[in-house]
Amino acid sequence: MNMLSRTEEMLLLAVCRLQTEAFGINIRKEVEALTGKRYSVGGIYVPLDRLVKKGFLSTKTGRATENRLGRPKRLFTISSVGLAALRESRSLYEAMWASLPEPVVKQLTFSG
Amino acid sequence: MNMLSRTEEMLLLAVCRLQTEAFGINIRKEVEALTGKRYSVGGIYVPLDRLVKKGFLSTKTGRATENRLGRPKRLFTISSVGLAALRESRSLYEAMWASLPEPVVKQLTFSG
DNA sequence: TGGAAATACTCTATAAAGTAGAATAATTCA
DNA sequence: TGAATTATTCTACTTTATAGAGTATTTCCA
Repeated sequence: MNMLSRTEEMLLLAVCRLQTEAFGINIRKEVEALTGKRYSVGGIYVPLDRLVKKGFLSTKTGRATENRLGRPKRLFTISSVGLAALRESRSLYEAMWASLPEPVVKQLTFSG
Repeated sequence: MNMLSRTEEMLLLAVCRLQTEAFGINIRKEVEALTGKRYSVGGIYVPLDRLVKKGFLSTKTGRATENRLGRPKRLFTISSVGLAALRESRSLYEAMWASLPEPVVKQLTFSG
């Protein structure tokens, strides 16, 4: 068993969502916009690098037609292994939440 | 922002699910059955105690009408704060997975 | 009554992951 | 060349994850 942590899942999804614009600073911004979770400027690269090391993401320096100031972006893309992990994570999540006892469902559905 | 980790969410849900039978050994078994995740015998208490400390769970020694061998159980119940955290966690999760770009949805829905 | 059997928890050491922020690098343009 | 811009690297510290040995509480029966 090797389930994704929430951080990992969140970052993989952010990379998916950003498509060709998935690089550190953007990912950080996306995560904050979507979930409210903040990373320090450099902090986002620690889990991203870990995902690369585990084979869930690949990365390469973006260059080419970019004509702008500043350091090149390091772009991330999700691998097929990463996609598979996301699928499994999702189904595990469904399992966790499925078939809860009725009184609990009530308490979780309405606020009280 | 202070979102639940996956471990925390998983354990809170296990406690909900087990209702009056939520004690360490059972929780450990439930988590394994449901998600495949294994804890060592004592390992389950580390995150459980943390959840108590954070106010998501409360705990008390079970006794009373139990007529059986062995040490008393330490029963866990979820607090209203814990329930609120679960609700928020769930809605954050939905947000994370919502409105992904169409090509990504395809890749995540079917296996390939 | 004491010890074996059953049941369940506590404690602790180590590895891994999360987090912040200062420092640095790469690029363009005047 | 150096200022402005954009983005990443580095690293130290805190928190969480994880395993496993050891211990505690209870009942039952010789």
